[in-house]
Amino acid sequence: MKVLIIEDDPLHRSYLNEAVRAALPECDGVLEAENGNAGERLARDCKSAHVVMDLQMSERNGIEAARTIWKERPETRILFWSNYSDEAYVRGVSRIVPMGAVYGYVLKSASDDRLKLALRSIFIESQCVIDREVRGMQQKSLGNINGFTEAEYEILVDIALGLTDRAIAQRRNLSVRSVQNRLQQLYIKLGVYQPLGGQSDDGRFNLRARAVAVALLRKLLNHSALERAEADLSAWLARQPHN
Amino acid sequence: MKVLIIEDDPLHRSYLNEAVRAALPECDGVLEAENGNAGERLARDCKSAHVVMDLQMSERNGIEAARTIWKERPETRILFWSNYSDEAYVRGVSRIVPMGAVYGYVLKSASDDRLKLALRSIFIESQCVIDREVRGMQQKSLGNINGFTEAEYEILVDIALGLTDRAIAQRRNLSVRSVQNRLQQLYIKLGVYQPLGGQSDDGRFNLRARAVAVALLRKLLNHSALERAEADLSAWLARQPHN
DNA sequence: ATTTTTTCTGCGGGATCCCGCAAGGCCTTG
DNA sequence: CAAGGCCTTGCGGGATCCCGCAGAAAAAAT
Repeated sequence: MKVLIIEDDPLHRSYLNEAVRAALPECDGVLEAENGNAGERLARDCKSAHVVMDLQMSERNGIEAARTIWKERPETRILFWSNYSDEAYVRGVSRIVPMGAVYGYVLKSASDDRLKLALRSIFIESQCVIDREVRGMQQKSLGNINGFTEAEYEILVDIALGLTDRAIAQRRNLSVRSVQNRLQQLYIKLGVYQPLGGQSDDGRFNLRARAVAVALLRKLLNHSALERAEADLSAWLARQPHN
Repeated sequence: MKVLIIEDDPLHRSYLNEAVRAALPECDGVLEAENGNAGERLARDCKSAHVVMDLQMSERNGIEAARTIWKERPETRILFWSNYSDEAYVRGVSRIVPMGAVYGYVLKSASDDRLKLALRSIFIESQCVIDREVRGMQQKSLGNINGFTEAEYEILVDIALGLTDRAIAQRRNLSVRSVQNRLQQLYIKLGVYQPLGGQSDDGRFNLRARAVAVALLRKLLNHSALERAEADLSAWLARQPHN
């Protein structure tokens, strides 16, 4: 059994290395990669390795890397070890985990023991381990109590990328009016909506831009989510007849 | 001489502690704080301490903390030790450093020796030390070759917060038209402008939203910059006659 | 199968945005 | 002082956005 560590911070990398060796004495090899690209390559070479990785790395972000790793070998077990439990990350991860895959998500702020326990649970016992806090986010986002549906999230991303209503309609196969409906919906859920008569904030805000702002502030969106979305977008644009 | 370390990651904190002790044997006390708030408090208590801190902490971000520390004691020497050289951070820092203050900015990716050297330079030799890469950003942003003027940056922040033209005009004491001029300027610099006849991207983008998107992607803006801006904004809103 | 609920769609209009055009400052340069 | 820049401002108009209204279509519930 081998373990592949993908983490760009050298300190954290060596800490992880140590933790893995301590928690998994039956492990007979620890590989290290300092960014997503290198990680993918190593994962390709060394089939059958388990993976523990950071989200948010400079070269190629963790979610991208995980996606390609899982695409090539869906039964790979991955433990995500991240600083943040931003909704953007949690949603990003749960969006790409293959059916029935074993994975984990623990925060860097967790204790030593917790990390080691997670390592054993996932790699030995085949059991998913998700930190309480992260779990919380998942509930909130999937069960839609105060959370966002897929449709709403999608349109949020679209306006965050700067698309017009028309472009969104085209991309999502909707009428322009439907797009606007979803936007209204989104504005309401984000608490940005201006109830007609209510002149509390006399048109100070551009709803579209404001929605993006609060989404960012609430960490519903973050840089890496935007990067992924931008990549998808330009792929779609390329595929589009040049109008 | 005492040194105050403000850093939320325990690993990095202890690494820093060690580095400080090694680089500054004449130092007779190292304090630690794990977020901005605690850091400010300690700095208040222990006058005359030098500070080395991370930007980007959960509780209260580094720039905020540095600002209040410097406000209370402008001659404090601060070494910023950060993962990123985002323009948003660099600009944020250089915006708050007091006249003639001694400070430094080194990346976490720098070598051991570089860090120790920086510690000695700043705290002993009273000399500013700024990493090459960070320097690069400074040049690019201050000298306006491919960089943004204060006015442009300001308006970028304003639209990122979701303000309308009118609100911006009000806030910055300009006419609406001037605001729009600056916006045009911004769109051009961000490479988002649509040259009239050019129907390459047939109105796919909402310029205002798109500008924010590319600013984020280019790390001209980031979460903490937005947070600061949002705080300023709501302060301003409170101060505003309720129209 | 029928009712209920949700979503999609077109229409219309007011507000906002985007921006060319042109006139008036200020500030530098010759 | 005049000439040329740069920034500001008003005007005007076309494009876009925001959204109430109401009927059609689809999905969910009964």
